[in-house]
Amino acid sequence: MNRPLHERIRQDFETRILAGALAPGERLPTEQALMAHYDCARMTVNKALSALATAGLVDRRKKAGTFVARPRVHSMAMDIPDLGAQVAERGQAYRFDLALRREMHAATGRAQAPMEWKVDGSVPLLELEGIHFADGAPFALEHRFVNLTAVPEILDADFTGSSPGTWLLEHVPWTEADARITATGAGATEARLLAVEPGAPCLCVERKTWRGSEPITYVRQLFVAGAYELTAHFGPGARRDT
Amino acid sequence: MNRPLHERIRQDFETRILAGALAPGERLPTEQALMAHYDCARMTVNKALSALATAGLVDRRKKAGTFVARPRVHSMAMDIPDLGAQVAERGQAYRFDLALRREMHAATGRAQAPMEWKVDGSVPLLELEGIHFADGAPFALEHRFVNLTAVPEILDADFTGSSPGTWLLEHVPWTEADARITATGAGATEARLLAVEPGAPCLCVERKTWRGSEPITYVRQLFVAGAYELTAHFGPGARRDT
DNA sequence: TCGTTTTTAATGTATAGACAAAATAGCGAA
DNA sequence: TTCGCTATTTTGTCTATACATTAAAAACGA
Repeated sequence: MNRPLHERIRQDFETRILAGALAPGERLPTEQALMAHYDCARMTVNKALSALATAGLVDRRKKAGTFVARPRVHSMAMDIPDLGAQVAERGQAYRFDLALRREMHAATGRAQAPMEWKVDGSVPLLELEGIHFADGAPFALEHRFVNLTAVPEILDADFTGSSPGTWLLEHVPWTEADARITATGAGATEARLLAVEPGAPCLCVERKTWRGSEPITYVRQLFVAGAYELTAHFGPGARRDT
Repeated sequence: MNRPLHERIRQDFETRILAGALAPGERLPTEQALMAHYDCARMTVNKALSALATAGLVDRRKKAGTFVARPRVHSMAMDIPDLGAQVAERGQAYRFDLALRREMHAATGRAQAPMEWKVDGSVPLLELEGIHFADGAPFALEHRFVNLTAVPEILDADFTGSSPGTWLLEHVPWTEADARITATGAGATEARLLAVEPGAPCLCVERKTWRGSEPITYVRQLFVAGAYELTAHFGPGARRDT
């Protein structure tokens, strides 16, 4: 009972909501009623209910009151860990082989189309292509474009062995990102590089990132089926506080 | 300037942190300093900084102060929307065909193994299998187990036309979930049901959900490559509040 | 010098009150 | 009836203050 009071109030209702004792749409007591019930100040009750509101468990409307929120959007936190670190964690040897490194402009080549990236044609880009190896066996293909206006220092980086993703993760924080996950069959060239049959199923992850409104990088990663999986988790572990 | 003050303070620092003006590990001013700077009460500053703390942007330690948090895990919010709603949104006709409906126990059949689900063998389960159609063409296969102890009402539900996922989303809020996303080739039976070649690449989404510590459901969805994609987004748009 | 105790600076929690804002409810007039 | 105004309820924000808690830093003693 030595936990903070606002925390106790919050948890009281969280428990009841999650257990279904309070149905979605149901109204919960007013702050006045609760401050009488818990014998505390309104600010304390307010803090508890506000926390529930920002957590999305309840909706609060002036004059109307506080209501249990409808089941929220089905969204989960997905981890996209650093490939090198993940391979190393499994006790395998990691290597990245750079296959292509080219400075270019967005207007040049076929960069604009596959990216669907809103960069001006005059923006200087660094195009990188390479293969990720685990214990000597290729397991992923990576094709990346980096905005040199935003990240000029990447020209001095060395990618023989470590991947551009690792470098970017450590040097350029992003504030916004879009990802697209699909399954696809390996093309002829891709199959050869990954040492699989053409048409073999692959997991394709495409990701665009921005810092503010400035595009940073676009990457398309192709994983051999079975060699990689994405995991996502949603739950209390993802939003513990205090 | 008519936005609440605590919100303005919060955003001031959020902006500077995300822009990199405040480096990870860097200490930000004390509440005393900030209440002088913004000419307001300490509670107001406290509210702003506490919000940043629960959002994971800063760490707060007593006596030591408030510090910019180290770059957090590379995790993004992934939307796993309701299939029916999503198909309908694209202007296509949605249909779900139930192919199998069986009450069973966890110990029976091959339920335990594929689920890797920690349910006691005596737990009554409802096994469901069906196909999702868009404009008459099959695009996903679904195999699901539902814990009847947790959700007995599902026995009265009717799944001719609408999917179990939709029903569950509306009737049983979950509090915890794990997901696994892989690419795989279609098996013989699966290929026949989905009207594709055996071995054709498919996106496989497996998901387990709990309410509290009680298992609710396990589902494995197999999507024809190209017919479906998962998208994820991370950015300011994903966590707007107030 | 090293380990222990005390101080102190910072956040954490809570109070009581005030005013603002918004949305519902009710009432009155066209 | 319907439109529009007003009153009221409920949450939103903010203040000023108090005391608790914690951990770093300083003081102290062997």
